[in-house]
Amino acid sequence: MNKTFKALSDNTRLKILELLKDNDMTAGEIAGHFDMTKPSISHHLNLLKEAELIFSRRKGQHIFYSLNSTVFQDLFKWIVSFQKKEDH
Amino acid sequence: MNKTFKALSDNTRLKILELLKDNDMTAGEIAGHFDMTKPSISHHLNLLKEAELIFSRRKGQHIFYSLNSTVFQDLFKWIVSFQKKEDH
DNA sequence: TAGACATTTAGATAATTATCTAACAGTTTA
DNA sequence: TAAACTGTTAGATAATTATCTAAATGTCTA
Repeated sequence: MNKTFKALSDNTRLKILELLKDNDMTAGEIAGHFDMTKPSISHHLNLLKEAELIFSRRKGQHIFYSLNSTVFQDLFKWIVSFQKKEDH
Repeated sequence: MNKTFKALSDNTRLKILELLKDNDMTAGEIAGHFDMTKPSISHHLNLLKEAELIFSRRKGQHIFYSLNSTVFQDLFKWIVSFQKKEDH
């Protein structure tokens, strides 16, 4: 869980996730949305990938990135466990 | 949202939240669960408080900390927005 | 009101992380 | 197969963050 939150604890990475919500995108397209060098974006993509929040597939010269919903479900469960419990 | 994730991106702070899930606790009781000085724990409590994940109330010499469920609900909404959408 | 106790604040240091430039690696096409 | 394009890896630097010790603040009780 900690690795997930670490990956989410950066504005650039949150914005990348928002972008991928709409469409899968190539590394270059993603980088185009930021005022930052490609290597920096590549680093952020790698962290998101290690946290299993996204995955990548190569298509020719391009590498496409997509959301990986699996970990979002774990995150979901984690949060539910903090919801107020009713008295019984 | 970023502030929330930053607050959650540390193992000590995650463990503090887990502790508070069961019972409200004083700063000292919380510190007793960690191999770390009280000022360090105090710092973590402050970050959690600024992120509105917990709140505190003084009772005599003691300060009790509790979970603040409000932000957990925002977090919940954020995650739901990443759930896979069905085709339509 | 002095002393003891619980906790926080301040300031310094060490560890981690984000970012950059330069160089490398895979893929396509002329 | 060389050149062009897309993207990553490596290594350095700067910024952020976690942690510590020392000192301060707030509250209770003798």
